[in-house]
Amino acid sequence: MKTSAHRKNTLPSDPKPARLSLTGRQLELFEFLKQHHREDRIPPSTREIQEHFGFASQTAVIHHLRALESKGCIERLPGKARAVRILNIAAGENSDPAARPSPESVPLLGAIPAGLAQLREATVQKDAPCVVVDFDLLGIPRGAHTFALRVSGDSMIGAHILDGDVVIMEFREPVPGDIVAALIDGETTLKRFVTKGGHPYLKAENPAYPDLIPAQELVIQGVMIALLRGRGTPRR
Amino acid sequence: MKTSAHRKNTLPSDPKPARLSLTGRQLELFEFLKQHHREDRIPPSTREIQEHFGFASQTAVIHHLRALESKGCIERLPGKARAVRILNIAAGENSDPAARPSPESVPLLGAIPAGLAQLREATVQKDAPCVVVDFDLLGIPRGAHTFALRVSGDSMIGAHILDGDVVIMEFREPVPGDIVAALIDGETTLKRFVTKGGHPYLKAENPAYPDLIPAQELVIQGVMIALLRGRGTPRR
DNA sequence: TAGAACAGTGACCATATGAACACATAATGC
DNA sequence: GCATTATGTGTTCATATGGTCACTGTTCTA
Repeated sequence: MKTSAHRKNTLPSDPKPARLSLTGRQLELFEFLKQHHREDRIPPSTREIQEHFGFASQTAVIHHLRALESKGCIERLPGKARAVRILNIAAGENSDPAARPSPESVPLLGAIPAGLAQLREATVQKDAPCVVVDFDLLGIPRGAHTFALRVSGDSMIGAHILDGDVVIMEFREPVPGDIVAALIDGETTLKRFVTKGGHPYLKAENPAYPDLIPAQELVIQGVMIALLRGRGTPRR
Repeated sequence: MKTSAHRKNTLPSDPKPARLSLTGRQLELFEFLKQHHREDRIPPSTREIQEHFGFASQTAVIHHLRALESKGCIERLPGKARAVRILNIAAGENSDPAARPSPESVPLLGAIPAGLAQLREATVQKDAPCVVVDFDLLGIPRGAHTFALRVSGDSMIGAHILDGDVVIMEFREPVPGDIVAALIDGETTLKRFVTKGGHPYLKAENPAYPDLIPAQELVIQGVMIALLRGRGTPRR
């Protein structure tokens, strides 16, 4: 079967979609699926989803389902009827899309202590749970590639980042002053990225913790762009 | 179409089956269906059920499904794929809290400086712009009545609440230690609620600002339960 | 012992359903 | 302004799937 240049997002193992977070339409579709699940209903077929959203074409649904699958929100069984299974239950519960300013879904990769825990971009997995974040409210650019981390420890309290907070990170290179997730000795740590004499190092924002001057090249996994704080630290 | 004497259980409105309790085979099938449901799997098709039980014929499954339906254990949609829905689910069978819906939309009422800006519960309007917040992630109870405020000023920096942050408030009475939005002299201010000698007052968490001891009864508009921090302060 | 109920088999058919492919327009970001 | 991504439409097709019908064997009960 000839593969045209337009052929995209057909399988999860395909190249990653251009953006990791869900678009508005994808989120609507995902919420529709979750509502079915919540109400213990049979998973909808592609034509039932088409009817719900008023699409003239059933293929639009296939396109969106593939996108959701490639972003790790759902799991599908190819060629099987109604074979959509929700993987991420955390995101997008509000049934009224009109009430929402542009929310986006970002994958939550688990909590990391400021100073501990394994993290690699490669570990962004299909079944990672997501949190919903209002990109417009927090000034996050729509195309940003983001992930979430939960802070453990108080090494960054001087930067008003508390134990239990969730930080939203963007995959990009830092500029001095940024709060970054960095990989040191096989572990991820959250610190402020600073330079001295042209050499970068990681500054704790708590006098009780030492600065980290890497022996090897510093690997920056992401730059903090937002923070969420609630009460308690519910685990997913 | 000739209806044989053997014809039974074809529709729920047919005469009731000879026995109301499930036979052994029916019970096995019902447990199979329930296990799929418990494990959040896609409902099985008649042929998948056939394969599981090793039937040579797919019609055996149809027969059993009709029996289960006539005995009130399941609900089916005629002619639809995988359209089996469990009716008898013991309370709490799906005990995974992650299956609960999570983000809610809360009205954003505009930014208030810590110490300035007008706010009344009566002004909470249906068309007020909203932000989307992941309630589960932030540990916010589902029934909470909430609103959002944007902080302006640094009077609460000692509590790690920064200028430009968005705080999520809940309409309820405070306990000492809570961060509250209070109405003083016709204006709303964000402060910590403390008491001394049984008398409440509002404590700034920045030595540069005075504590506020109300001359009249203190009006508490809400208690802070979460915080969102992004970069910049985009306005809606 | 005979009839009813239960539990299947096998052949066949209609349609629900997922998916490929070509194409078009709008939105986004550099 | 252009390339890329997003979001579709429309046509077509293969197969997954539910269901009918005729039939058979076993078990249970009056």
